[in-house]
Amino acid sequence: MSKNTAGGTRSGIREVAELAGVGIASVSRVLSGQPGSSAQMTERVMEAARQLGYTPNLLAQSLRRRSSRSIGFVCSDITNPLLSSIVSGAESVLTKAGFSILLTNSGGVASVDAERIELLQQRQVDGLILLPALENDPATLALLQRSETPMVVIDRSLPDSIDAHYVLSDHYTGVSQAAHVLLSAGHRRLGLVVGRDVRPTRERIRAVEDSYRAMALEPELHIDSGTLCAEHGEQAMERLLDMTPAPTAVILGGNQLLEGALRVIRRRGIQLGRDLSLVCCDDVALSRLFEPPIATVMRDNVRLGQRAAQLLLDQLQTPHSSEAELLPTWFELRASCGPVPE
Amino acid sequence: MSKNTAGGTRSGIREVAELAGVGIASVSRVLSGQPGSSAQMTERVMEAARQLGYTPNLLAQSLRRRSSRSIGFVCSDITNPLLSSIVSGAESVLTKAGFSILLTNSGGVASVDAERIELLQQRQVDGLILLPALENDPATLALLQRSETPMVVIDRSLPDSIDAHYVLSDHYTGVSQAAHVLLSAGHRRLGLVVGRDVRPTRERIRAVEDSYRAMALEPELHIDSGTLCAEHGEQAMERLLDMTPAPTAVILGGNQLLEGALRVIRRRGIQLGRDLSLVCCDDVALSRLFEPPIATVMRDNVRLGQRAAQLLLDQLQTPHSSEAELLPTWFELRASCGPVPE
DNA sequence: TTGAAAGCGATACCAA
DNA sequence: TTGGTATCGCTTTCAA
Repeated sequence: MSKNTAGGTRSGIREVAELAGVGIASVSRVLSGQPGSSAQMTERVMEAARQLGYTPNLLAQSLRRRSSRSIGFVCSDITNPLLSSIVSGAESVLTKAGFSILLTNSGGVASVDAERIELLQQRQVDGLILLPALENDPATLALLQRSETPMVVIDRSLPDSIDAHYVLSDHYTGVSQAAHVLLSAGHRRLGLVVGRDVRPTRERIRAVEDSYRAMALEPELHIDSGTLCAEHGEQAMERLLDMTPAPTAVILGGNQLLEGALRVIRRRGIQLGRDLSLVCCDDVALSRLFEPPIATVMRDNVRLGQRAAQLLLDQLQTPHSSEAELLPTWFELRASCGPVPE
Repeated sequence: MSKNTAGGTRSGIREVAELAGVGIASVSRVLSGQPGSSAQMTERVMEAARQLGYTPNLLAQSLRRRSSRSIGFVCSDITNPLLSSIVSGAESVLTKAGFSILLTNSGGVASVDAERIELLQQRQVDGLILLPALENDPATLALLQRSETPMVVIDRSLPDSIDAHYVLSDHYTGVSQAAHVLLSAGHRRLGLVVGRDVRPTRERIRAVEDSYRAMALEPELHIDSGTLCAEHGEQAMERLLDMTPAPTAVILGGNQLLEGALRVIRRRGIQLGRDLSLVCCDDVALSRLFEPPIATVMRDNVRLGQRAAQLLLDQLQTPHSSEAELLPTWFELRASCGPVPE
């Protein structure tokens, strides 16, 4: 309806210059806050810009400056509260620094990761924050290798040939604490449900295995790997509980597994903390209010995103060689863990 | 490390033209898939582009085409699973159509909404999907009024003077169903916890009040309004339970309230479904596995985002005047609702 | 201090 | 069918 009433076509820098009766370059200088303009010039330009309701075209600005002040964020599924917290942390830091976020979901499909990264690069993002589905997808690796876009990779470890910075969670410590508590309580047969072969998965497995060794015990560990969704949690839990003898304690290596696992537990009338001990990695809403509360390997997801963003900003300002930052995880013991049954 | 080894500076369309020994315009034509190029020309250009590893600069393309094929998404907090589902739904539709998403969190601060919208417009987004914190923030309304960017507003209703499309949830129906169940079970004193004065809040209040009327009952409704976070849920629940007489059933008008409300319920040793009936609007992970399961007013959040994106795409293709789409909500009765105590 | 002019990397008109 | 050229809106020398 109200199409071209007031300003008509969105006014550009030329109109401002004309109205102010000055050169186009001066307008640019004043409006982008560069020094070297008389007070009078500043005044005139500001006034003209205000009158016209002028706002700069950042596309043109970016093209000319060769910097878009935007960064691309590639993750598998923003619906996962873990990821949305990370995005949120990154967004706050980046926005504060004047950057915008281009968000993309890959759906956990490695080939889509590569497509999205390429698209973002075509959009000339100044940097990338990546949480790739896999660590060894050929297409993605090839792309990243010849890429010159600064990037920070979260919770993955890519080949040295790729020039990336890393923000990693110290999954090893948190899971070690959990395993130690379980083994100390007398549990010997443990179940561990994990995702694909990426760093967190490997660290969690290593943590549990080392925990057996640290107590001079022979590992009786059953690893069930899949894709870290509720369905996998459900199926894995059924497989584990159907074993004879079945594990007396299970560690879920991912928040999304919990819902599925709890469905099985509910269905079978299992009482957590008595019939079975359960630990979940990464917090889930309400898991602390559950009866019994679910013991959890915690970490600060928002911080993870903030640090990733900050590392990227640092890298943009003063490029330096690859480095990795390790962020803590810790085990919160809750009543879903108990003694060995019988 | 591996800086300018292979291609050196990212090659542009000129290099491709030169290598192929053709004009720059022809390259553009071939690469953007326009008709009117001989098979031979197509061949030569494609080959040259491949050899150089050429990828187009979408910034330049957007500037010239006056269309960035990107859309801005403004919401309060991506950390809220409701919002992340909406974003996810929108992202999938938009990505499929070749659009990118610029995501921004306003933190629920109305003045920030306006700033973010302006920034996105400067970035020349082709459209906006908005979930503003308030419906009457002067700065935001003024901005939207003079804006010519097509937009879809989710779950808010803005003044007619603003040319927007809407995707709305039919909160009225779901909450009516819930209220009807509670009143039919004999509950008379109801508590309703709501957020700020926006459409969903008004619809929920109206639904409960109408439900009393429909059964020819005198409303004994206690409304506690705040900001839809866990803390508000906690405080509101304490206020409601401290009343004499206290409500025998409470409806929480937002998912984030549940955690806080449950903390109070746990702390006071209240047994849901027996001492108190509880309904939550919008699903929360695990709430169905809770003991007792939490009765919930459901809706399809992903669909909400998908429809918003689709409406925006429709509008971009063939502009038409403001319209609104209403998406269903429905009540799922679960054991957190029971008879009136005593 | 100011402004004219040359790009940034693409598209699109128009003449050949 | 092809290619030269003006242009998108801005930044940035460079000379005045």
